[in-house]
Formats: sequence, C-alpha cells, structure tokens
Amino acid sequence: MAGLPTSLFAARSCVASVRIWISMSDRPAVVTRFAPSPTGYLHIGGARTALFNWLFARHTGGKFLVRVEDTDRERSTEPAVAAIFQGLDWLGLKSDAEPVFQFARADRHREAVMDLVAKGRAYRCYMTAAEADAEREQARAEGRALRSPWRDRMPGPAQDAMPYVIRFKGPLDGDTVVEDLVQGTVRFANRDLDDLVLLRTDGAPTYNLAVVVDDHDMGITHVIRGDDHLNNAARQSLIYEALDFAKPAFAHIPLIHGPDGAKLSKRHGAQAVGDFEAMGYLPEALRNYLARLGWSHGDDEIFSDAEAIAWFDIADVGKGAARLDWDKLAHVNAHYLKAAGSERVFDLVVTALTAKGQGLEAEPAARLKLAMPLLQDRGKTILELADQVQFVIAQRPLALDAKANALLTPETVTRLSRLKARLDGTETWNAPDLEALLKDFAQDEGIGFGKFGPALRAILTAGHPSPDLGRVLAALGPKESGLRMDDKLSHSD
RNA sequence: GGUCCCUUCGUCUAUCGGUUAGGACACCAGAUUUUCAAUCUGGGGAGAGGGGUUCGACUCCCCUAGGGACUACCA
Repeated sequence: MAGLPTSLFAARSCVASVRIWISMSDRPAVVTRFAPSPTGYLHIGGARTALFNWLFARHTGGKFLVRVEDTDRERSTEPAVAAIFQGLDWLGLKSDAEPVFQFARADRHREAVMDLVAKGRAYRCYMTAAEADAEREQARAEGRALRSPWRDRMPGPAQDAMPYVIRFKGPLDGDTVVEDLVQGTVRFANRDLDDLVLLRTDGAPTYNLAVVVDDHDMGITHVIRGDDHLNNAARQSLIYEALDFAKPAFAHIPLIHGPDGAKLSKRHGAQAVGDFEAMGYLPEALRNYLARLGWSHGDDEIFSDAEAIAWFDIADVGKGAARLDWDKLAHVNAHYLKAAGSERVFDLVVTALTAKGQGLEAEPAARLKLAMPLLQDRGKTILELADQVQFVIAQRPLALDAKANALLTPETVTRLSRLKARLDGTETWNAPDLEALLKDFAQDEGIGFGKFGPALRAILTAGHPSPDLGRVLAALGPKESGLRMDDKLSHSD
C-alpha cells in the first residue's frame, strides 16, 4: 500500500550504476555515501551526516554517493524519497552518481545470504515469533545475546512447510573490534552480538545485511554516519568478515540534539530541512552552521564552501553530541543574507510574502527590487526581511494612527514642506547624500533630528519598521517619497 | 537489565602534559541615536564529582554521576 511505484526503482539503472563503480579501474581512493531511509523528511541531523560525507569526499577528491534504504516496504514512501532528494538538492549536496535504491538490489542481497549459508555462516531458523521472544528473554536473563536453537539443528521433514528466516551465525566467543575514525577503538564481546536476521520470512533482506553488501558493491571506502549505528558496526563487521569483504573505514559522528539536550524532535521547532528553508534560512548558511556543529577548524566560524572543503577532516570531528542553537544559526544566516545577491534575496522575500498571502503588484514589487540592497542587512532570516520590507511595499495613501497624526503639528508640517522643497531639488538620490541633506537641514533649521525625524518617519513608513531616514528615502525613491509627503503635507494645513 | 558511546563558559568549540584555559553565538554595561535593528568598546561566564599516574593534568588511567545509542523479521 505504501509501496513505491516501480518506476522509481528501475532495477536496471540502479544495479548498473553500482557495477560502473566496480569496474572502473580509476575508481577514486575515497567513496562516501549518504544512506537515508525514506520514511519521512530529510532530518536536519541526516543533512549534517550528508554534509560531512560530501565534505570528506570533496576534500579527498573522492566521490559522494546517495543510496536510499528502502528495504522496509511498509514504511518507505515515495513522497519521502522526493522530500529527501529535494532537501539534498536545496542544500547543494548532489550525488556524484545516480542514486542507488536498495530494494532494487534484493536479489544480490539474497545471493550474498546464500553464500553465507553455503559457508556455514548463516542458518535457517524456524522459531515462531513467540518462541523467539521466549528465547530472547532467556538469553537476556543469562546475560548473553539471542541465539536460535536452529543454529546447530538440521531441519527435518516437519519443517518442510514451515516458514523460516535466515539468521547470521555469529561467533560465541572472542571480540569484535571496530576501529572508528571518530570514536577510536571500540571493542565488543561476540557473546553480546545476537544472531541477527539476514533474510525475513518473505525472503526480504534486512538492513544490516543490505548495508554491508551495498557498501561493498558500491566501493564505499568510508562509512560516515550517525553514532546510533556504532553498535551495528560490530554486527556488520562480522558480516563483512564472513562474506570475505574488505571493511571500509568507519566514522560514527555524534547526533544533533535539541536546545534542551534531548533528542531532536518536532517540539524543538524544526526537524526537516524543508522547515529551515520555509523559515527563511539560506542553504549556504545552513551548510556553514551545520559543518561547524561537531566539527571545527581552530577559531574559524564563518567560512566558504571552498574553505570547508579544504579544511575538513574526520579527525577534527568532535565526539560529543551537539545541540542546535537557533541564535547562532540566525547569526550565521544574517551574515550570508548580507552577502547574497540582491535579486536572489528579492526573489526569496517575494516568495515568502506570497506564502504569507501577500502577493505583490508590479509597482511595489519594482520599488522593492530597487530597494533590496539597502534592506537586506535588516533581518536574520528571509521571514524577518519580509517584515522589514513592509514600509516599502505599503500602498498610498498610508494610514497614520492617532499617535502619528499627533506628530503632524502645523509647525512640523511647514517645516517638512521646506524639507520637501529641498528634496525636490536633489540630484543625487542615494542614502548617504540624503542622510547628509537631512543633517544639513536640521542644522539650517537650528533644530535636532528629534524635532522632525519622527514625523517624517511616520509620513514615509506609517509606523512600519524602517532603517535610517536617509535609507528610507533612498529605498522609497524620489517619486514615492514625494508622493507620500504630499499626501500628508498638503491637506493638514 | 545488558552492551557501547559521550561529558571544557548558557550554547558551539580551541587546547593534542606546562596557557592569566582562547574564539564565536547568547547575555550584561557603555558609546552611537531619527523608530527598530545594526555597529563599536568593555564585562561576567567553563574543565561533572572523586581517586590515581606525573615534577606538573582539562589533557593519561580507574570509579561514580549525568546524558545518549543499540539490544526488531525498523533503518
């Protein structure tokens, strides 16, 4: 039901892409991969995992691949696949080859399992679910991992029609050592590693088997993933050995937690990469922030992609879990917002405005486009910018509240009329010159800004958030500024 | 319960046995001031606790506490 259309899982292309890597004699020295399971949106933690894989591949001149782990047919959905690809795309983390869909490779996985059975490293297990539960309970009581009684028992005629799974035949003693690039040497006692299921009753491969086979077939050299998989690395290590596959290097990076230290979840505001986009963050800002979360290069905080690529090293990834800090993300975003091209910021602001149900007509849109360079440093996110930009796109005549009207005393109105006359004669309509003109005006009138600034601001912005008056005038342009002033100056005398 | 991982300012982190423990965000104060911001200057703020090892531990080892992951026919 939740199954995926076969078109997305064209086995031919998926398998072929894998074979290309294997047959290439000049295969890169480093191949990393991001392997999400399509059960939801691209999680911000997953995005960081993808980023680290991408950075390491770029740093080493290697390849970055994407593999969709969709072996769980019940939970995998097509919208999730699309959302993940869209998230990666937005973040600028593109796979260097066609993405591989794990489900399409089920035959290859079964083949590997049969190999294991033939080698005596896996066996058919006929336990029912209830029996397995009982067995598990007993194993737990004895302080060891689950083993099946079928481990050393040959099935008889009675089993002929019985369903079975294929379990890995794990060693009973000895240790399995995972040499992790981040966590160091981690030792597991084999008695604690259970005989995990390799093939389900319906013949479908399970995760731990599929990852090993796929990572091997895809030529993955470095498995960089969340440290929630550190335990799995031991189980997978055993499978690599049983299959006679060379093991990749492992790097288990800490997970991202919410601001309160708990596992990141919905209540922390956002989880999906798409949420960050909707909240008005720039992809390059998120990349910078995410890279800095758990990884560092001395005191560097703001850096370009090129610098991140040049500097990134797994050895500099920290071991502790990091918390998401919205303030710092906002700060980084503000930096990139200032540096971004005005046309791009304008487009994003318009999109945000439209999403808020505030579509723009041609004239205010044109005004905003021209004003954008003067305004894009006034917010930390596109959403904040959408608020900061309201005074520009407001339509005449502006409605002033009682407080603003109170500012327009006869004296102030005549004073502003004199200012208007001076503005009308201005040739250089730009923020610094306008600011200077305003200063000169105040001096010539023998007054401080406080005597006419608030009133002028009210006339020009109707109380919307706005920058320095020089910038306000510049942003509005000579025509709109003049009209807004005329609106209020001509008929209150 | 078992196994494994983690622990420096509020947060992200630097430090790779010898530093007045540095930076960034946040916070506080001051400057600026025509709203709100921004900006500039200054300030407070940390090695979870306890044992060792060492001439000397944030750094190495052990214990405890706290946090996290795994312990599925999920990935």
